[in-house]
Amino acid sequence: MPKKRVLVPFKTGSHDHDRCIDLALAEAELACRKQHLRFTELRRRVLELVWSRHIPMKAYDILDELHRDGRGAAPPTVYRALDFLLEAGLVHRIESLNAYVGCGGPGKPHIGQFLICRQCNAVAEIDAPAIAQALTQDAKRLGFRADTQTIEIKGLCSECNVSA
Amino acid sequence: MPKKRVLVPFKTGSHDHDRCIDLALAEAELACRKQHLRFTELRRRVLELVWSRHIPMKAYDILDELHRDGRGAAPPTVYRALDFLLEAGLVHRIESLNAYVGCGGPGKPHIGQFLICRQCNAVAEIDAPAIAQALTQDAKRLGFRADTQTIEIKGLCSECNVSA
DNA sequence: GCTCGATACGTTATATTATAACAAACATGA
DNA sequence: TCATGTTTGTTATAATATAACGTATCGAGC
Repeated sequence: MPKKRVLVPFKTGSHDHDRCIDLALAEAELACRKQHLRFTELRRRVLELVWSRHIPMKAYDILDELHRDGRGAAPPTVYRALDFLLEAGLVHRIESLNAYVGCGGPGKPHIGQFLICRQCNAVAEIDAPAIAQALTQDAKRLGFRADTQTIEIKGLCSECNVSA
Repeated sequence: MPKKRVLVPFKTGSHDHDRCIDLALAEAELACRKQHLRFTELRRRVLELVWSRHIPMKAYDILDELHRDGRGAAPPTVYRALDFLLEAGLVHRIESLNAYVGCGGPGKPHIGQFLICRQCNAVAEIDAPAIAQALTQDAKRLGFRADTQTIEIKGLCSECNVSA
């Protein structure tokens, strides 16, 4: 069984975030090439914005940023780009926040499991396949064939825990 | 360790649903009395509407039903009633659908875990404490103190599985 | 290089979901 | 019964998301 791992750790403190972004964009570039998907300038920019912090970005925040870029954009522009990125496995949607975060393990298919700090909004993505499998198994026992899981945990991250 | 159980089974076929509703309302009455909460006529009616089917109800659907009742109601009326019912542990919110379902085990505190059929929209609530604990534990290992979990699984229920 | 078909993007309008702010009605205990 | 807090009504608006259709662009095949 694959080991449990952290795909995106909490990064509330200082770190070389430019590197995070560059890495994510490079991986996305590669993943799209492999799947023959068009990683257009707009999609690239939206992904960059989603990765701009380690907190979930909302569609209309992204829209504002695009306007700041000087680009004329309306909601569908953003939602279409986000839909593409979701389909391509490059971002995840946080249902309980109506917001989006960069995917920490594009390429490797996985079920996103998220820890969300209700103080600083930071999000960590973990991958605990055992839990996902246990849920699928429980469902199966009831005759339910599971295909997607939404797992979102709210609480306090280690930094906010200390200061609380 | 408490056993895994089904709090609300799929009920897409015929069953005595009036009884489901009556039971839920009676339990709610009791739970509110115990906690010294006011189970007003409006709140009772909204809970009844949430339980009107075994599929998630949307806030604006409830609003429409209230209008059909002849009651003048605006969105805040519904959202306030739903907030009360959520607080009181009488309904759960399904984040991935922006909708509400009746809670199958009011009184006993538990973390709602939901199986949602993407064909017939039926929802089952299960209670798998082992999984909830495993998630809390995993989070703890990262210094994260979990306080709420959102677990929603989409797929096909047994009935829709057969006919698919 | 050119044309064609498919894909992506722009634009306008509108649907859906949710809350702010304040006033009126009502319940409850002193 | 009065004072007080809670609940509900009401109006307005914020926040989130999609429909529908036109234009531009890409890329495959000629």
